[in-house]
Amino acid sequence: MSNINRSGEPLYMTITNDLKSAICSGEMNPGDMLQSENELAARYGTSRTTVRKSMQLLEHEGLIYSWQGKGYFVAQPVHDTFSIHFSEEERGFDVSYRKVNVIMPDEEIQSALQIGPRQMVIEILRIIRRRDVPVALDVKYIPYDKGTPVLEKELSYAVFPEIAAAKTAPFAFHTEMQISAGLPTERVAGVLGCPMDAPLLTVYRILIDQNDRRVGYGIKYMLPDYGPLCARSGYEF
Amino acid sequence: MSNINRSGEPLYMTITNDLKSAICSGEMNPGDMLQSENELAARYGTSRTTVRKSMQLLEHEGLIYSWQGKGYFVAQPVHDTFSIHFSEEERGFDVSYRKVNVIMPDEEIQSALQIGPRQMVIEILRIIRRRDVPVALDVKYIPYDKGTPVLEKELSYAVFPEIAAAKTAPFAFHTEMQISAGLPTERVAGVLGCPMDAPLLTVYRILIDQNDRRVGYGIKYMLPDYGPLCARSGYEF
DNA sequence: AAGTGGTCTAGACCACTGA
DNA sequence: CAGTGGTCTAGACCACTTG
Repeated sequence: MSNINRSGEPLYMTITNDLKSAICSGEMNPGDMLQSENELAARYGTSRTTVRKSMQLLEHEGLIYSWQGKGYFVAQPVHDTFSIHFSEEERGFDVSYRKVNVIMPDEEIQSALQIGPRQMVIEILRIIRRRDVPVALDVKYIPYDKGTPVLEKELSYAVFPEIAAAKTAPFAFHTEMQISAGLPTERVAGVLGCPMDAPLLTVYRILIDQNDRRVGYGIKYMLPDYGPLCARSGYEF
Repeated sequence: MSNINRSGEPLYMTITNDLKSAICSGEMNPGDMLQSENELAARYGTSRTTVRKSMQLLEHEGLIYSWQGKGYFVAQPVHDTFSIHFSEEERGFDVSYRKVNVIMPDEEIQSALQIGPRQMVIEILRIIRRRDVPVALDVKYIPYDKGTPVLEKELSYAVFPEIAAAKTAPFAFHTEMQISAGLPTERVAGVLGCPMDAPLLTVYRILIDQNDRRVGYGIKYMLPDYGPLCARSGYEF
């Protein structure tokens, strides 16, 4: 017996899509109970295992949930969780490194990186331009360990995930982000060449490793010309 | 034979966690090939099916990927996709409805909802306060169909997902969001009682149904006192 | 007790890869 | 060709829910 049916997809995919259609079309609504695994297996002339594969997929997508001893139910949709892409790549922009300094951290940086005032920090400034006009400023701070020299690698990898990768396992990190609106400091206004009352979209990021150590802190100041951040929620069809 | 081992978890979970540890600890790195399903089945004294269940989990989490005919490989971590919660609930704030109007849409609203100038629109204003001080303003626009009367339901459900739910299937929608920084209009400054040069974090949202129809448009203006938006990326442990 | 989902087995055949 | 992952079967026993 072939595993691929006439529609060119495996049977478990057919079952998945049939159920997905029923849910997305409104034929079934949140809280409704689905057919049992045995009923579906009989309906599609297949084994329980194959039906379960479909159910696992739907459950992982958040369309249904299971309740042992009772059955599967249509889930409540989540419409308040958004995905946002915040790439370092800056496609369509020109990026230049302004400076790389070793500095004493101010209080904001000490607090973000959870370090003392005497722990030195590497500061990396990037200016993002469109048609030679600065539209954003990106500043990153990395604790500077005296023992380990500042590697070229680290500076060329002035992108947090890759700095991280150079030091330890790349899956052992997560990033926390805060987005707010603010006014530029004098220094930022100077670099960006904008007035002091220009509203800036500002993104703060802290890179945290598996042991809850702060290994990087970044701030990105964006002028309106940089464009908005885009996000979306919901389900794919 | 019991399905739960001494550690109180099913075998497939043990396998999953063992592999996850190897990846997150840096013992294995992106691009490395994992043991084959048959090798793992032998190593854990179990069947290929159980091993596959573990692999599916890890693949779904984005830690590994499979290549038919070759094997499983540790994936490149994604550190530029963030999850952001943007709830309507406004926990910790006081919310009051200021007005509900039926209006003629201006050009911005026409463009967002993809409607003509003569299609009427319902406008709903919410003011969000902390300790009696306005910290955010939320405006929503919904196309007003002459045929269907404005239901009380719709006004009390002045939350997009639920308006949607009242009309059709709740899984048939997605939301697109833009986040930017800007200055208030006179009207917004008036309602929020803020100066004209206060930087506002502004979130625009469009609710889109399965047929690509725009069914709602919302704008939320947030003063610095409202607090930042928070997001995170990375893997759970 | 009957029905549900959760875990697991020991096979089968297929499509794909690389030597 | 042998080895890999992809699909699928026809069972088994378990834990849980409901009547």
